[in-house]
Amino acid sequence: MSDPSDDMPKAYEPDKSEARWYEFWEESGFFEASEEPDDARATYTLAIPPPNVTGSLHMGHACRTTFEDVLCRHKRMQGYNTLWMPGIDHAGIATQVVVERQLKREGLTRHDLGRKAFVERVWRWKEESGGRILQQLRKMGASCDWSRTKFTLDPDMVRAVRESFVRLYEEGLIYRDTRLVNWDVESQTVLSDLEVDQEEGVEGELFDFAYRLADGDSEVVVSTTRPETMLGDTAVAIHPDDDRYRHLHGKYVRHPFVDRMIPIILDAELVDPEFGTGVVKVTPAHDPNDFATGKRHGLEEINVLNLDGTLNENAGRFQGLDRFAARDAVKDELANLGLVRGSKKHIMTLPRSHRSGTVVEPLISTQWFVKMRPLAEPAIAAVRDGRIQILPVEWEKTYFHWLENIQDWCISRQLWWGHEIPAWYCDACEDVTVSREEATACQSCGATALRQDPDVLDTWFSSALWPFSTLGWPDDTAALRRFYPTQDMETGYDIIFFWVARMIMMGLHFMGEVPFNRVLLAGLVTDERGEKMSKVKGNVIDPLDVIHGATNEALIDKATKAGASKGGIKYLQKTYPDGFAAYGADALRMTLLSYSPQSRRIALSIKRIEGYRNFANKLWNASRYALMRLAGSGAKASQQCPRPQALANRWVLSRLYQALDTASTGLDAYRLDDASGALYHFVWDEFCDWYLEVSKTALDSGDANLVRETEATLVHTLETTLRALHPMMPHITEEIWQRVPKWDAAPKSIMVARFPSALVDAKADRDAVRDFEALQALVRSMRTIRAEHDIPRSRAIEVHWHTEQAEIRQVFQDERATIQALAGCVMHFEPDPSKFDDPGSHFDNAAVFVNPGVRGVVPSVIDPGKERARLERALKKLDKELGAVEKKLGNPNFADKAPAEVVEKSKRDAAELRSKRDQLEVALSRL
RNA sequence: AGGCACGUAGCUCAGUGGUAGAGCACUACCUUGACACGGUAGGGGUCGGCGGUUCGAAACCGCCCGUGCCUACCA
Repeated sequence: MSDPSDDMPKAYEPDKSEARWYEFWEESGFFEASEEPDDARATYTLAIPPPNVTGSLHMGHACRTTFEDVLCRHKRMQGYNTLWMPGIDHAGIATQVVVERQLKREGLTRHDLGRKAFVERVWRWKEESGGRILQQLRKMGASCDWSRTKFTLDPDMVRAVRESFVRLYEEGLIYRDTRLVNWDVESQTVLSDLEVDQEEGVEGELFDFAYRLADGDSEVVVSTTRPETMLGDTAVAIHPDDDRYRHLHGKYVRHPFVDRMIPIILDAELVDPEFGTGVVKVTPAHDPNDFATGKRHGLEEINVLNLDGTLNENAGRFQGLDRFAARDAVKDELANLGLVRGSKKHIMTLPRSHRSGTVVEPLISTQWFVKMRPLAEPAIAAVRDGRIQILPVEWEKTYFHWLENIQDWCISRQLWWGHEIPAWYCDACEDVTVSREEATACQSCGATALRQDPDVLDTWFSSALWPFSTLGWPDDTAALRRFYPTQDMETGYDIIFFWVARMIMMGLHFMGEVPFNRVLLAGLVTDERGEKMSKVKGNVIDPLDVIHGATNEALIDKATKAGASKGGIKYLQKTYPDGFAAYGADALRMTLLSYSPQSRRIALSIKRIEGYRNFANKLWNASRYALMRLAGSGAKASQQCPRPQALANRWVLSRLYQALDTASTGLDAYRLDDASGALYHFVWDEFCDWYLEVSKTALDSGDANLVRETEATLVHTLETTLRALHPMMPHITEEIWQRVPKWDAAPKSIMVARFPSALVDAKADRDAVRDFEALQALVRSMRTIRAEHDIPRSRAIEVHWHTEQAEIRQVFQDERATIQALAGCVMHFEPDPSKFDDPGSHFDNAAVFVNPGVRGVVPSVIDPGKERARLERALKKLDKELGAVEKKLGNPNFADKAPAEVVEKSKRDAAELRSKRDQLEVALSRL
C-alpha cells in the first residue's frame, strides 16, 4: 500500500503551497471571464473597489478581497460566467501628496518642476510601484480577471470621464459658480463636504470684543472663535425684535483696524438673541451662515485670506501673517485698544481636511459643481423599489437621509494629478467652451486664444463611472452588454456616500439601469481591542505578516520605521511576544469570514487567526488520514452520492446534507459567517471527531461490503467538503483535492469544479441521525464516567444497559464494535430492566447513566465518593432544566395559548427529565 | 442638536418569542498509528438597569445609564 502521506507532512505548510497554486490558476486562465458569443452561461459580475495606486495591502483590502473572492469563486463554481473586474484608482490628492513628499526629500516642490514635469514624475512613480497592490491582492488568493485590469487614468477612462462631464454640462447638471467652499490651505485645493471631517469636542476659546459706534461713545460687544476673521467683517447683526438694541437700528460701527464703516443690520435668521450678547459679527467671505446673511443684505464679501492660509492685502497691517499668528496679533491689538471684553472656554467642532488634516477655511471661490437633486431622486427610487438591495438593511436609512438632503457636489480640485476638466476659457469674450475634444476655437466668438481650465476633477468623479467605464462605455461594447449591470457591490460602509451613492446616480443616469443589484457593506477592521489600526499606535497588522509570518523583532522594526509611538512599541512587545507564525492566506480568509457582516467593526484577533490555522491543519490531517486509508483501495470520488447501509456512513452523509444546505443558504444571503461556520463545524466536530474515528473500526472490520461502502463514503464526503470549502479556503482545498482519487475526466482544478449541492451531493436521513445520536450519547456517557472516576484508558469498562426501544437496541447491537472502540468498554445487554431499579444489589459500586431511552450502569470500578459528587452535579443541572420546564407547564395559560407542538415538546421534555431525575436520585440514595 | 448602532462567559463576538452559544483563555486527565496547530471530560453567564407587551422576553416596546459612529450646526 503506497502511502500518500509520504508527500504530506504532518503539519500543513501554507507557504509551500499557496503561491504555487495561485500561479497554476492564473496561468490556466481560470480567472478570465468569457466573451465568446456562443457562451450562453448567465453572468456574475463584481467590480472591485479599486485600491489607491499609492496603497499597499492592509487589513481593509484583505477583508474586501476575501469577501469578494468568496462570492466570485462560489458563483464561478456554480457555473456562472464570472467577471471580477479589477483596477486601481489614481487617488488624486493622496497620490499627489505622496509624490510631493518624495520631492521634498530632494529639496524640491512641485512648482520647481512645473506641472508637466511633475505629472510625468507621478506617472513614472505609478509605473514603478502601481502594480504592487495588485500583486499583494494575489497573495490573498484573489481570482480577478487580471487581463482586464483598469487604471482610472487610462486613456479609455479619460474618454469616459470627458464624455460624462460634457453630457452633464450640456444637460445643465454641471455648472460653474462662485460660492463659499471648503479650502485646504495645506494642499491648496477646494474640498467637497464629504472630504471635511468634523473633529468633535475641541476645546477652543470664545473671544468677546467691542465695536465702537461711528457716532458717539457707545459700543456693541460681539463674540467669535476666530478673531482674525473680524478683518473681513462687513456688518454687525442684531435681532429685529431685540429691545436692548433698538437704539442701534440704522447705525454704523467703525472698524478699528481697517478704514471701514460697518452697518448694523437686522436679521432674524442669523441672530439668536439668547446666545451671547445677541450681537453677531458678520464675515460673508469666511463663514457659511454669514455668507448667506450677506446675500440677503447685499453685503460686501471681503476675502482676507491668501490660498496658503496667510492674510492678504485686505488685512491691512496684518497682511502676510499666518492665520493662527494673525489670530493672536488681532487679539493683542484689540487689547491695546482696550476693546477686549472677555474670553471663555468653548467646546466646538473643528473642520479638518480628510487628507491633510489641516483646519479647513471657508472662503469664496469659483468652482465646478454637479447639481445633485435630479440625480439623487432616481437613486432613492432604485433602493425604495428594491432594484437595489442594501445589506445590512440598516444602511438604507443612512443612504436615504443623505440623498434626501444632498448638496451640490464640488468636483473641481486645484491639483495637478487627475482628470483634466474639459473646459476652455476664451480670452476675447470670456465665455467657456466645454468639449469632448481639445477645443481649438471659442464656441461664442470663434477666437482661437483659449486657456484650458487648470483644475482637475475630484477623484471620486471617475470612480462614480467605474461599473460601466471599465466595460467600455461610452462605446456599446460586447462586454458592456454582457456584464452590465453587475450583480454585487461589496465595500466598506465608510464610502457609501463617496462612492456607492454616486455610482448608483451615475449608473442610472448614463446607463438607464442600476449599476448593481446588491450593495454589501462590511465593517471596518480594527485591532482586537476594537481600536482603529494606526501606525502611531503600533497596532497595524499587515496581512502579509500574518500570511508569511514575522518575528516580534520584525514587527517592532516595521512599526518603528512607520513612526509608532513608545506606547505602540510596548503594546507590540506585550501583545505579540512571539510574533506571528506563517498562518497562511486561507487561515486569514477564514478568520475574516467568521465575523458577522452585520457588525460595524471587525476586531481582528491573532488568536482567532491561529484558531483557523489550526483548522486548516485539522483538515489537512483528516485528509492525510483519509488518503492513506484510501490508497490502493481503488475507491474514488464519483460526483454521485453513495447509498450506504451502515449507520455511520448514512449519518455522515446526512450531516453533510445539513452543512451544505446551511452553507448554500449563507452564501446566497451574504451570511458568510454562517456559511463558513457550518463547514468548519462539520469538518471538525462531525467528520473528524466522529466519522473518522468510526471509520477506523469499519475499515478494519474485514467485512468487505462495509469496507467498500465506507471507502466510498469517506472519499465522497472528503471530496465534496473540499469543494464546498474552496471559495473560502482556495489554496489548501486545491492542494488536497489534487491528491484525492477522482472520477475520470475530472476538471484540472477544484476552482472550476462544480459547487456541491445538498440535494445532489448528500442525503438527509433522519433515522440515521436519530440512531447515531443515541450512539453518541452512550459513548459520551461512558467517557464521562471514565473521566470522573479516573479510569485509565488501558482498562476496559463493563457496561450493562437496557432500552425499551427496539431500534436503539438494534443499533447498539449492530454497532457494538464501534461503541466498544470509541468508549473503551465491553457492552452487555441487560434484558431485565428491574435490575436497574436496585443497582446496589446487582452491581457493586456501580456508576449510573441515564440517556434518552437508555439506562445503564458501569459496575465494579467506582469510587462512591466521586460517584456521589458526579450524581449531585448532574442532579443540580437537571433540576435547573426541569425547573424551567415545569414553571412553563405550571402556567395555566401556557397550554391554551402556546402552539400545540411547543406544549407537546415541553411535556415530553418534562417527562424525560423527571424520569432521568428519579433514576439518578435512586442511584444516589443507594450509594 | 438629531440620527444610527452597540452593551450576552475573563476576552472577541454569534444568537429576531419556546430549557443561554462559538472561538480563544481556564481546570483535570491523555504523547491513542491522521492531527499536541491534537484528544477526552469539565468549570464559568440573574444576557447594562428599570418598567411594559406576552402563556412565555436575551430577543418586541418605553425610559434611564454607558460606549461607539454618522449627519448638521456652533457668534
